[in-house]
Amino acid sequence: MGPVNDVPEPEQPALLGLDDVQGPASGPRGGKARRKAALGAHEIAEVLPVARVVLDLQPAHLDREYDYLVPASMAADAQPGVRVRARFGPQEVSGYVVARAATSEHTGRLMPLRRVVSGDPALSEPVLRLARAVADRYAGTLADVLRLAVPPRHARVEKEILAALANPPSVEPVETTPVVNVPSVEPVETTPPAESTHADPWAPYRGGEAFCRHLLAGGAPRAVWTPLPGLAPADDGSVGHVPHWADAIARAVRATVAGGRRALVVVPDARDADRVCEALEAAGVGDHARLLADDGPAPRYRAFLRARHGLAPVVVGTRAAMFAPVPSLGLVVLWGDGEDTLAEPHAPYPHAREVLALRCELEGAALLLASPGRTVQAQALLASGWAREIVAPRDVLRARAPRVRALTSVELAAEGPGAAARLPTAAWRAARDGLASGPVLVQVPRTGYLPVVACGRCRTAARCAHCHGPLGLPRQAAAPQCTWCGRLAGGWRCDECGDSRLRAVRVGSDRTAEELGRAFPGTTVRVSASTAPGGVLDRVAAGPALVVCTPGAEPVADGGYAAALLLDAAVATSGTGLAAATEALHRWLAAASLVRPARDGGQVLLVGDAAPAPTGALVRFDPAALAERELAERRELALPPAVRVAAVSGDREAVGALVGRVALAGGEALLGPVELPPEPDGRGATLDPRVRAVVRVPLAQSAELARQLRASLAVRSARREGGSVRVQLDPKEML
DNA sequence: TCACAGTAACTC
DNA sequence: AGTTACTGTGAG
Repeated sequence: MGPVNDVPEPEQPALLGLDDVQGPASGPRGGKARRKAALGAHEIAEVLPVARVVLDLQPAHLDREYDYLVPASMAADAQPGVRVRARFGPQEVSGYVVARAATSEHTGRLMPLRRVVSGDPALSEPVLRLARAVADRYAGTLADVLRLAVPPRHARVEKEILAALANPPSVEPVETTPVVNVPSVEPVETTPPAESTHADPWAPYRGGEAFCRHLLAGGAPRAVWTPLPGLAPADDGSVGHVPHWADAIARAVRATVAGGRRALVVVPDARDADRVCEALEAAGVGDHARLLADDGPAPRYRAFLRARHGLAPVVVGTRAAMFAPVPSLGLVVLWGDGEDTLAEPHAPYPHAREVLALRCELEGAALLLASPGRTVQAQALLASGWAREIVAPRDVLRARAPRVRALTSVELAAEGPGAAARLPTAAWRAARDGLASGPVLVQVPRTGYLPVVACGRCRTAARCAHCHGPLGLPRQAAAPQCTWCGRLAGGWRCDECGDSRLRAVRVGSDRTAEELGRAFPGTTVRVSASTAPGGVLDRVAAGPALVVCTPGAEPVADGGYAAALLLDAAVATSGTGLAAATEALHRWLAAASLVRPARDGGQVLLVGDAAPAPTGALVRFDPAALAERELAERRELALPPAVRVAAVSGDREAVGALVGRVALAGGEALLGPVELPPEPDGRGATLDPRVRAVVRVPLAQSAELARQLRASLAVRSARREGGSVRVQLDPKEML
C-alpha cells in the first residue's frame, strides 16, 4: 500500500470507507449523533491515519490486530498503549492502540475509532510483548492475557496521578507529559543505608554478594536461591520480626535501584507483601508501590499507574503484579514459587514463575527465584544452566536451623497403643518445653477429603504403571484408576518399597485447636487460618502461646518460635499432584524457618507417617536434594517439567473434536480422555460428566503444541462448536 | 452460461 | 448488525 498523505486518493483502500462513514445527514437530534455524522474525510488524522488496535474479544479466531481510522480529533491522543473504544460488528468494544501506521493492509473499509478512553497509555510496549509471549506459551488469546495484565481503569485515580506528574510534589520535575516511554534510567534515590545496623544478609551465601554486585552493575544474573531460616536482626542487634528472606530481598532490590534500575517483587499473598515492604523501608529503599488485587480498584490502579510512570523504584505485589509495567526493569524477584496462589486461575492459566522467567529474558532483567522449599521447575532451571544456585554452606545452615525430628511409626511403635493419637508423647513434651520459653507453632493440613491412593506400607503416592500419572479412587472405591490415562491399577507395586498394598488416604484435621486446648490447659491458643474467626494472623508476640495454623498462614513470632509441631504429615505428602512431596516440604520448611536456631533451643517435630523422601529432606533441611531427586525421576518417567503436557477438559464431544485437530496429539502422546470426578458447580449440583485428555510431548515441541492447540481453539470458535472445553498447558494439578 | 436470491461468514 | 463472499438454482 502506498503512503496516505494530505491528498486522499479514492483507490486507497484505507480511505475508501470515508464517505460511508459520513452517514446520513444529521437530523435535529442531539450532539452525539451530530458529531458522529459530521465525521468526514477531512477530519481524519493527517499523519499516520491508521491505528492498529488489539480488541478485547473473547473468540479465539478473532485474536488479531484490527486497523481503524484515526479521526483528526484523536490524532494526538491515539498513541500506542492508550485504551480506545471501537465498533466491531454490532457492538462497541474496547481495546488498545498498539501502533500507528500510514497505511493498512486491510482491503476492505476501515471504520473510525469511536473514542480514546484516556490519553494516558495504560499498556506499555514491554508489557504487550510479554503478553504476546504468554499467550503463545499457553495457547491463549492476547485479549485474555491483557485482561490479566492491565487492571480496570479508575478515572479519579488516573486524574490524581496525572496531576502529580504535572506538578511533582516537591523535588525535581519528573515527566511533564504522559509520554509513552518513561525515561529508561532515572536518577533513583536510595536513602544511604541507614548504615548497616546489621551485616549484609547475603554474606553467608556462596555467590550471594556477587549476585548483588551484578545487580548494581546493571547485569542480568538469574538465580534460584534457598534462603536460610530465621529472622533478620533488629536495629538493636536482637532477633527482630522481619524474616531473613525479606531482608535479603530488600538488599538485592537496593543494589538494583542504586544501579539506576527498578525492581519487581512478586509474592504469594498480602502478608508476604507487607513483610517485603517493611524490609524495604528498613533497608532504606525509596518509595515502593504495593500492587495487590484485593486492595480494591482504586489503590490497585494507583499502584499500577505509579509503576507505569516510573514513580516508584520498586513494585511489590501478588500474582497479577507479574505483569506490572515497570520501566527499566533490572530485577524480578519471585518469592515462594511453590505456592499455589502463584498459578493464575483465569485463562490461559499462566504461572508467575514462567511469566517472570519469560519476562526477564524479554526485558534483560535479573531474576531471583526464592523459596524455602524448591520446586522441580526451579530445579530444572538450574539443571539446564539457565539459572545459578545460591545456597549457604551446610555449616552456616546448621548454625541457623532448628533441630528437626520426624516421629515415624517406627519410633512411635515404642509408645504402644497411644501412638495412633495425633499428638504423641514426644510431641506433647516438645510443645510443653517450648512453651516455657516462647510461642509454639502447630501446623495442621487443611481439612479435606483426599481421594488419593498411596502405598499401604511406606505412604508414597501411588503412580500408574503405564503413564506414571497419579492413581485415584473413582466413585465408590472401585479399583484404583489412573487419573490421567484411565487405566486400572492391577498388579501395582510400590516404586519405593516394593509393597503391593494400596491404601486410600482420606484424613480430616478439624479439631486440633480444641484438642490442644485440652492438652495444655491454661495456655493461650491462637488460630491463624482463613476460616478462623480472627482470620490469618500476621505476627504474634514473644510470650508463650500455642499458635495453630494451616499451611501458608503461619504468623511470624517476635524473636522466633520456640518449637513447631507439623501434624498429620501423612496427609501433607499425599496430595493428588505430582508435586505432593516438594509441596509438603515447602510448607514444613516455611514453618520451620520461623523457629529459633537449635542452639537457642528451637526444635521442629514432624508427626505422622509421611512419605520418606520429603521427611528426610526436612530433617536435613535440604529442599535442593529432594528437588534434584524428583527431577531425575520426572526425566526418567517422562513427566513434566521434563516434558510438556497440556490438559484438554470439558464435555466428551468437544474435547474429542479439539484434540482431533491437534496433529501432535497422536499415538503415545495422547492420554485419555478420562472421566473426571464430578465437580460441584458451586450450588451443589453437578455438571455434565466431564472428561480430560492429556497431551504429552517432548519439551522441544512445546511451542508447536501450543500453536496447534490455539489453532484448534480458533477453528472451534469459528465453527461455533458447542459444549465447552478448557485447554491448560502445564496445569497446576499435573505439576 | 449467467443472473440473482438466499445463505453463510465475517466483523478493520 | 450490516456487509460481503458464496453457493445453488433456474432461466436464457
